[in-house]
Amino acid sequence: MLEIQRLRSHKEEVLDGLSKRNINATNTINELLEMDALWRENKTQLENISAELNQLSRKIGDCFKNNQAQEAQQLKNETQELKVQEAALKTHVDELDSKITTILYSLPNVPHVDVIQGRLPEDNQLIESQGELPTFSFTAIPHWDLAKKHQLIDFELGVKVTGAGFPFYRGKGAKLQRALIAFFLDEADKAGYEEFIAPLLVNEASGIGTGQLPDKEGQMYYAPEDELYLIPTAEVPLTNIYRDVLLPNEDFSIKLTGYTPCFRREAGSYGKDVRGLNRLHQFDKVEIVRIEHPKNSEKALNEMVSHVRDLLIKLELPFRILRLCGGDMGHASAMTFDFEVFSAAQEKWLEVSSVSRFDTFQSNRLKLRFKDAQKKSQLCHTLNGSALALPRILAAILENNQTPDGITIPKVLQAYTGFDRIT
RNA sequence: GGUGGGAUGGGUGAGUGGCUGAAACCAACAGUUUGCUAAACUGUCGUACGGGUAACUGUACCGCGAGUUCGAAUCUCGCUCCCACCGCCA
Repeated sequence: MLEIQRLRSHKEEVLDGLSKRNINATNTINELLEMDALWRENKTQLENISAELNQLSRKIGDCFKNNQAQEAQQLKNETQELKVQEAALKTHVDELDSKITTILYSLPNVPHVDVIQGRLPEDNQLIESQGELPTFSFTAIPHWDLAKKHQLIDFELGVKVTGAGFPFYRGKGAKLQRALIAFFLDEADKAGYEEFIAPLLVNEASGIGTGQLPDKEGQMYYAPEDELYLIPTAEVPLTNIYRDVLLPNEDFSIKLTGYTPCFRREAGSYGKDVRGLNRLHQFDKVEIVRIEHPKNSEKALNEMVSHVRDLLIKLELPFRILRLCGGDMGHASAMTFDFEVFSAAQEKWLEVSSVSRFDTFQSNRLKLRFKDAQKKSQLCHTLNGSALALPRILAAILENNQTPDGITIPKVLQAYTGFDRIT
């Protein structure tokens, strides 16, 4: 959620920024600022009346102590009219307040100055390309067929037990999955991230804190009996650790990581995009989350990008890094880098990580602040990224490392899997 | 699932209708002094929003929401959460 103070003082800048998302928010923001002015005016009036009532009440108390019942009764009568006014104003102020909040929720984050305007995935900026695209002397087999051939993943069994998008991993497939998780967590640990094992169900307040609610509840699985949501990413429980937190000084840099399954309803997806491991309702991911002083968030973002980059290099996967254009960024993001690995049999790039800075957009909702040197509270910056999401990494490893007589396990994983080939 | 107890500022905890935005103690911070991994003393010490260049000031907040009252941390109702014990159990 954008800060209303920012809209008051830097309206043009915000409008410019939003135009990179191809949004013309001029009317919305003008309307918002009008409401805000009205809100403040009414709020001041309301507070004046409250102050007057408080004074009268004190006087009435004094009268009773001095046995001046007559005077007290007179003053009581005076309060009647004021109380009616107070109630009416309060209703009005509350209404304005909730209208303002609704509009604020609907506005996306302002893209960072370095983000370019754009509409389509093709408008994203290519930052870096790494690794050679594999070539084969035979026809490369897509991962869903490899998985079946080597009994690594059983999609049909998942359909039987749960439904589409909930595969079983089995045998070496399961071990490979576990190896990837352990590898990612170990790397995050080495980079100074504290590991958490988080709840997989969260309450409504947490969903609101990170922005999944109120808009995107359709994307989350929900357990109505207990009013709990299955997490779509570890970002939700990890970031919400710091909901309603006021850090005591400026000297902080919080780095969290966690492995969790992620649950996404993915309503509306279909076709070849969802084939095999490309899009699942349940998948595994290691997430990294950072909470930083505003002056450090740029540095933190770079560190996260280079962390993810190193993971892909160690896994020997060809990848590219894109800086998303305004139109392709998520609602809450100020800047996002997408990582895509090349999947040799499908011959396409698969998104495996998204690393974003949110600046104060999330912390404003979360009420996550710190005390600065002047003892004033300021909003922290939050960032997060996948490091990494497993299914498409697995797909790329299977497809890229296939040989006529089996699949080679990347060296860095062999200590984790205990085998170097799948035959 | 059953029974009982509880929710107050960073912590412990006082407070049953006005003098309480909240005692006291601890912690923290600043200073004074004496000095050797410290003590004593003094002072400061909740958050949010509005107004003001500022000093400051107004309002709201004692789990959440509603009610009674001129006035609520305190009374009434609803809800949530926590703790203890019993039952069940990975």
